Amino acid sequence: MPRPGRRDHIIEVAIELFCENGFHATGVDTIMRTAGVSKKTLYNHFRSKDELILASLQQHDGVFRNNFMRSVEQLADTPRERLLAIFDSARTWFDGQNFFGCMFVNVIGEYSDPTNPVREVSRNFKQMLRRYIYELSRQAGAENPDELADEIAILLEGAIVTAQVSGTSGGAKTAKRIAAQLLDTHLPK
Amino acid sequence: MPRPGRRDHIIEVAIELFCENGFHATGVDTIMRTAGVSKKTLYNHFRSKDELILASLQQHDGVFRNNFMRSVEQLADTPRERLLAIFDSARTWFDGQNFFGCMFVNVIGEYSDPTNPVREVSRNFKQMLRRYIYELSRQAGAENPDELADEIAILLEGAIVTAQVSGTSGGAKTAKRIAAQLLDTHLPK
DNA sequence: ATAGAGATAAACAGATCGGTTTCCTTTTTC
DNA sequence: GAAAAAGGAAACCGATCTGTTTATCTCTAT
Repeated sequence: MPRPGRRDHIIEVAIELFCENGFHATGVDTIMRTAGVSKKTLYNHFRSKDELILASLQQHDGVFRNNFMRSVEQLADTPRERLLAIFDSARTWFDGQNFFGCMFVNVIGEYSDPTNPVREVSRNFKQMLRRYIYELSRQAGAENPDELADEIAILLEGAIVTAQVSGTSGGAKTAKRIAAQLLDTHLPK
Repeated sequence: MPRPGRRDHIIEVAIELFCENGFHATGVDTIMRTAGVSKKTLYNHFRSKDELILASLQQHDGVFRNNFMRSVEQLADTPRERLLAIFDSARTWFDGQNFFGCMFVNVIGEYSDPTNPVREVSRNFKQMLRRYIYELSRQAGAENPDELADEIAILLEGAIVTAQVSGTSGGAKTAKRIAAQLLDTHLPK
């Protein structure tokens, strides 16, 4: 049995490197050296680099999900306010040290084959986010929560990629301003 | 002197390969083989792969700019209608055969170093797009064209990345719906 | 204490990477 | 038509890639 914690540590290191430098550009040697682990150990935990990529994406899915939702829920109490707090959470994410855009968007840019499993993982992640927004919309009393969820989700995506390209987090405020307007039309007064 | 047209052809091929398979994953050998050109010729036109990447981005900037703006201007006549037509043009782009997201976003996902010249090229491209939207907003009589331009730009970014991840173009309609609402508030009745 | 699993460092394999060079042919130019 | 430039095919370079193997060491469980 492998020693506990090692696998998670490798994944943790891999996520950072993949986010910062990309997937093809990050070699197995770099990951193993950064993690302070031998190559045999790495390949004892993961059959291939592709499997490590997949495991990293799935781990990041869970971690990001928890952090983001907890952040939103700490910033606001009502569903309506939380829909807006999404963009405040995003803003602090953008301003953080290790912001390199959305890992799931970045990975898709490197693997365009529709049958590549990373694409399904990325789709699932975005669907999860959208479902979260949908639940908030429903709880907030939106007349058409599906429409509102699609709209907020697009705003969030736009803010993320704008922050990634521009290197500033100003887009979060713009997106929040639009979102506030959308809430006024979708939510009962 | 190099034979005319060769350089452009290499760039054309490189753009397609970079968009479809990414930048690190696309080797010089693949580009040269696909372009039907010898390696010597390729390196006669470009000092390095990095220079070819840069030239490809700059070429794509020009081509995309022309195609996109022409498409928008053919779809609508008034500035206000053109602001909405942006999302119709985007939609046909998404539905096209060779849609792999925005090349300038994809390249940034692979090169995070802020001093890398590809980042400046990408920033410039996005600023150009935003300026175009700003001009339309101003011509349409927006009270605050800067705000409106920022908003439309974020909607466009969100639609692009949503289409890339989901593999569908439905986000374009959602973004257009939001844009229409924004125009109602920013533009005089 | 000892057997066995897990870990390490390192060499190794075969392929591919970006880039250069060589030799020869084709094209342009005067 | 001849000199000069450009292109093509392929060998070649050193480095790096993913992945395997070997030999040695260090835990841990009985």
